[in-house]
Amino acid sequence: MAVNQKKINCTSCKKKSSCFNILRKADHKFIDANRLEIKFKKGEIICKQGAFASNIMFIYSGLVKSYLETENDKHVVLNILPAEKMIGLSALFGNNVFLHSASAVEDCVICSIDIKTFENYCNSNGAFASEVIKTLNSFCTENYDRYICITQKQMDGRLADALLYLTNNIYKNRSFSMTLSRNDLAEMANMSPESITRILTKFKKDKLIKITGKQYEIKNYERLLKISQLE
Amino acid sequence: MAVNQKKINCTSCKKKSSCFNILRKADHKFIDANRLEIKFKKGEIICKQGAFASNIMFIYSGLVKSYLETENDKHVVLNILPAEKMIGLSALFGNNVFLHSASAVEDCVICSIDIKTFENYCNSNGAFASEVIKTLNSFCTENYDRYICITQKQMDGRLADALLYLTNNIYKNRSFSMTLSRNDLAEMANMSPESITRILTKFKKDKLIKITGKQYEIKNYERLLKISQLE
DNA sequence: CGCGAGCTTGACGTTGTTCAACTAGAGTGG
DNA sequence: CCACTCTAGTTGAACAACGTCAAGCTCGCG
Repeated sequence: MAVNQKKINCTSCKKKSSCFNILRKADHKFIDANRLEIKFKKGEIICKQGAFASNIMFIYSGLVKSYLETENDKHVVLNILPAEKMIGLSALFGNNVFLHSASAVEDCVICSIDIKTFENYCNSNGAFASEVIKTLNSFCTENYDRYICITQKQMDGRLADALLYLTNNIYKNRSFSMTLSRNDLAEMANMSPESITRILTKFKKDKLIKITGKQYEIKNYERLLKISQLE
Repeated sequence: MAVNQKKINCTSCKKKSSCFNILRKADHKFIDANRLEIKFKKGEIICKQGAFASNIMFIYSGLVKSYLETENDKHVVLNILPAEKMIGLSALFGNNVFLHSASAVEDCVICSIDIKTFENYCNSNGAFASEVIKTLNSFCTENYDRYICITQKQMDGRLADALLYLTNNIYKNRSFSMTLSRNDLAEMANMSPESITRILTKFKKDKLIKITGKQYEIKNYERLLKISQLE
């Protein structure tokens, strides 16, 4: 699973998270030295809720599902994370335990940074820490949106929401190749996989979307948006 | 509503939030000068979702309901906050807009600190900012718990959860005078007020709790805990 | 003493889950 | 290259969970 040989370089990397942009060249070199580059195959677990959080991770490429594990072994998706997002910030300055799990939805390359190095930068560099706060709060905004979605909307609206989220934030195209399974979608919209099928079928009938195998196309964005707002 | 005359003093205040403990006396004096002390009566709105967030607030005394407002004018309770908790940290370094509303469940005294002063401290003092990160992440843990509660448990479990939360974290006693209405409880457990009544009645019949007017008593903590875990 | 907000209760309809049977497609070994 | 298996997806029927509505009640307050 792990690939020791690094192919990326912090100093020249264009995908840096906002907090890293404010660091100096010397810091980038230091981080580069305290960094691991790991490949994960589709389905593999990247971090495990409850495990000791020894590092903070940055998605260099690929798609990640961040989720909570429940008593009855179900998954509650917190977020689908594309490249350039960070994983594990919520473990900072706690008891250094991951609050959630994350797994690779597509093959991924992950940069893993020692959590103590990260915490040291926060402690010694207020501007760096402020960027971390900013990032945490942007997660918070997304969480609140999902909160409202799940508590207030019913199935049609929740699935419409999920499809729009994927279109706008993940695949960034109204036509895309779906890499999430029915089950992933179900965990995302908080319903059973059977219900996902039923509603997708209805959406197809109503010409809102077109599905050919894994290929999805949003045919009527506006109505989908209305459904997500009203139901 | 506002009381200009300050009765509290930052330097001697024993209720400081963890991030303030690491500041020096000079900083406490500075904050004391950039601080307002405001009284809110039960029911009054302390901060309004979407409004310009010009300050961060600290609950000196009283009980606060932090909640999201939805399109259809319903409230989703994020948290019930007791004294010594902060309100509005999620507005830091964003577009300085409150991500949620908060209202007084009981009469409150609130210390209000200029958000720019607060952000300046974060930027210039990594240790201060790190404490803020720690606080944000402890909110995150609570949010995740509520997330699981609301998505996975059904009504009995959700109400049991709410009652245990109030017992352990708010009133800190198995016997307490309930200051939340049926409606508040309903928003907290994400169900209708009618359902709250029905389940409370069932809990009373089953001798799990005793209710005399506003006075609540947890009679069978262990079983309530089991219900919160299993259902 | 009467009014009104908050609470209680029952009947009913809707939403969404569960279970079971079935289908399609991808991967595997002979 | 074909049969076999295994997983993911689909579909329908039955049922449980929960909200809504309407009517009645209670208690604090003017």
